[in-house]
Amino acid sequence: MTQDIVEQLGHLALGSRFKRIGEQLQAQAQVLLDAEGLGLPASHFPLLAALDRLGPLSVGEIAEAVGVSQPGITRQLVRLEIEGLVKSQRLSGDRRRRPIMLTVAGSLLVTRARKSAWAKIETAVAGICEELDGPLLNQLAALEQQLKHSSLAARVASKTRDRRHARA
Amino acid sequence: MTQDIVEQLGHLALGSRFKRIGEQLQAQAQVLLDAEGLGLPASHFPLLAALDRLGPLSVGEIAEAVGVSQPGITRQLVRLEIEGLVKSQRLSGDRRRRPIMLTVAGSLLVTRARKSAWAKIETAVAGICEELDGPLLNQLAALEQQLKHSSLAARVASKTRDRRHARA
DNA sequence: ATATAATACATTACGTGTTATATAAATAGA
DNA sequence: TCTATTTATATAACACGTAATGTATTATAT
Repeated sequence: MTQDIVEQLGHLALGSRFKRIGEQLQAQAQVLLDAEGLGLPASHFPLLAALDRLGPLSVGEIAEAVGVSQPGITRQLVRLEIEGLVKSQRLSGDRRRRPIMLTVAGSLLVTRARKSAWAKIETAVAGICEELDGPLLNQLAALEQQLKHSSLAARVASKTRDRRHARA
Repeated sequence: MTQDIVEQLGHLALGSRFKRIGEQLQAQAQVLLDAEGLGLPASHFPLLAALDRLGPLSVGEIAEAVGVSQPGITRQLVRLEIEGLVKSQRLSGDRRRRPIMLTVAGSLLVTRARKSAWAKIETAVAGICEELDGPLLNQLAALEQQLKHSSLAARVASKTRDRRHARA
């Protein structure tokens, strides 16, 4: 097996490595979201969570809250509006601003997600992180290894089995 | 200031957060690479480092070593070949494989990068990580804060000043 | 009042990742 | 040997981030 250069490069390629880990995590979270029938990319949920927690926000405020560029948010909003999960009215004082709010469907989706997939993802990821301790690079190595060894979905599944056994 | 939802979501949005941190790190590393006149995106350097360390590799081997999909590597190779940093010959036994190797220019670039920008990036990032300890999320929070507070470039600059002072 | 600057958002163009699939070469089985 | 499968790479289509720029709208200064 060829070696993992990005890992070997250590601090030098830390950016590549973070992106790589992030993509893995998101991809595995996506599996859980899809399984729950939440028909959205994982990347869009922070936006929904922001509106859910903070109430109506302008485009720029969302961008700041989510830590994504404003064009990125605008694009996410196009999709979320098409799916009827958010709406906007441009009628307040400053007509440049476009306040966004969750629709009823959007609120319901957030509630549903929170009870189902979000809880599972949260638990699975927390489970991975639980054991991590010490220097960052070691933690990342352990994290990657765990992700490779058993996916978030697998963790959720085995967790479910555990619970069944416990109940039995 | 609107709050940072991704941070607040904790383990739930860890994927988004890793990607975000990775992008920041890469963007800041890019500044240092550009300053050094290395005319390449930061993301391409792991590929060059792989060839430098491991010698000629096929496309698939590079993909494995770098941890990026094979189509991603093929695209990077197109650019690197155009810039004359790598070359390939398809003449060995198995004519499906396309062994890639550094050109002389490529080797020189790696050497130059290693002595200049890479060393700086390595030092700057290691400097950030030095202080990190404890649970992962705390470390990430500290990491993000540090990145926000002073960029890699700024760290390099102040390091250089330190050295000047030390010499004086 | 009116020209100028700043702000909020949309659009464009681009980089880079992914999956799915096409193609060519090697290998295996009949 | 001829067909089927596997393997290595290329290509296509798409997701999603960015920076740069356009376009209204609002604020400021003369």
